[in-house]
Amino acid sequence: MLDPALLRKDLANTATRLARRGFVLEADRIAALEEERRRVQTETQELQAQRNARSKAMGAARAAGEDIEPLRAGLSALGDRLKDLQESLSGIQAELREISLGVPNLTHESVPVGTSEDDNREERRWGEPRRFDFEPLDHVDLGTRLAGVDFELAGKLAGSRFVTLSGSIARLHRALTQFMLELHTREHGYTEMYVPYLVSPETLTGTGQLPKFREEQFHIEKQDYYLIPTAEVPLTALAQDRILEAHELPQRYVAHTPCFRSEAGSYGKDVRGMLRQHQFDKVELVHVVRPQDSYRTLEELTGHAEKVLQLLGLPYRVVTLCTGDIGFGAAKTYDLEVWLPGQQRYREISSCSNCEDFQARRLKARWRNPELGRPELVHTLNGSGVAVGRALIAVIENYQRADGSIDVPEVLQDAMEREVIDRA
RNA sequence: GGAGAGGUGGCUGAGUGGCCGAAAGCGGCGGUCUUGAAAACCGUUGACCCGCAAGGGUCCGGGGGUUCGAAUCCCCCCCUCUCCGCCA
Repeated sequence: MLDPALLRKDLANTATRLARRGFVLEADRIAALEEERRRVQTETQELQAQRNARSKAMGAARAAGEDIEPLRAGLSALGDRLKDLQESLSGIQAELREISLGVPNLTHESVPVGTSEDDNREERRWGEPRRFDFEPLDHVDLGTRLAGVDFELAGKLAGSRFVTLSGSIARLHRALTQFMLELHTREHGYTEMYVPYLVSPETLTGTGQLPKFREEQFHIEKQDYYLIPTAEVPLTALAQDRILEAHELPQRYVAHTPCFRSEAGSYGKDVRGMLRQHQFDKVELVHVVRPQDSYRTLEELTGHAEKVLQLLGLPYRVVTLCTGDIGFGAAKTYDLEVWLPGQQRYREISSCSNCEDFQARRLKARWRNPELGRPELVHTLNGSGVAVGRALIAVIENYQRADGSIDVPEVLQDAMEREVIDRA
């Protein structure tokens, strides 16, 4: 959520900035509601002050044994009027809130302006895409040959966009997860968390998935829970309704969780393989920091995700998402795109975002700034460190050999207890 | 699932209709004392909203009701704890 003051005092400018990311702000509607809100709120508060004063006087009069009936009649009428006003006020406020919850974050000035992923800005590349002296296969063919990846089997259980992994491939998936968790906790200073995979609608609203992206969530009807689309949701919400002391910041969390996405609206996109699934695992990194630290932290966080790919020896590039491609709550996002020989292109494997105070405002996540002498919103950041399923794909495709077997990246060989996977 | 107890400020915990945004203690902050520290003593210490400000308003788990007036009375919901049953 944006600072409400922006919609009150700097509406036109805010609308212009939002237009850059392709969002049309209902400025007229907001201006009208604000004006009415101010009028009704002022009157409400005046009447409340009157009621408080006169009720108090009435208490005193009664104690003094005076006749209070005339006073009572006047106050009763005032109470009725007040009730109407309060109803009207809360209606206006609810509508303003509803609008505000649907407004995306403002982007940082360093974010390139654009309309699609074609306008994203490449920042750097790491590693050379491998040259094959044979025709490389994609992970579907490789996995099927090894009998370790099965979409049909999963289809029988749950339908499309699910997969089963077995034997060495399942183990490779686990080894990747373990490797990432160890790296981030040992080398990068994160605190490992185990968190709920089901969360309340309030939590999902706090991190920005609701109300706008309800269609993309899996919802448990019976109890009004949502399956988390990413561990960003529970990890960031750890700061919900808190006022953290200065010495408690920064907080950095890592968690390995499954992620659930309905992928509504992506029909026909990435239907082959396990690039886009209803369920996938991810190791997620979340920072809660002082506002002045958030952009430095974004670079650090991105570096932590990059380290995973570097140690795995996977070529990748870093792009800054443009205003047309960036996510709802982010002010700035770096995507890490790993090279996939099966597709001969770079594909997203991590997304690292600074949400500034956008989520913090929704979550009421604050800290005690000693310089301000009052609570101030924190900044929150999140990044995949990295998507496990996609890392699995990248390893399989990049480390394939002519005979269809897979070399095990060095950093995983101990965990895998082998150097080559030649069958599941 | 059954029975009971309870949700008040950073924490513990008083408060059963107006004098309560709320006692007291702890913790925090400032000071006195001290070579320094501790102890002791004194003072101070919630969040949010509107407003340039002065000031006003809201908040005692959430929602609704009674009343001139609700932390306090009534109703619904949520959560926590204890015991029993079941169970990974």
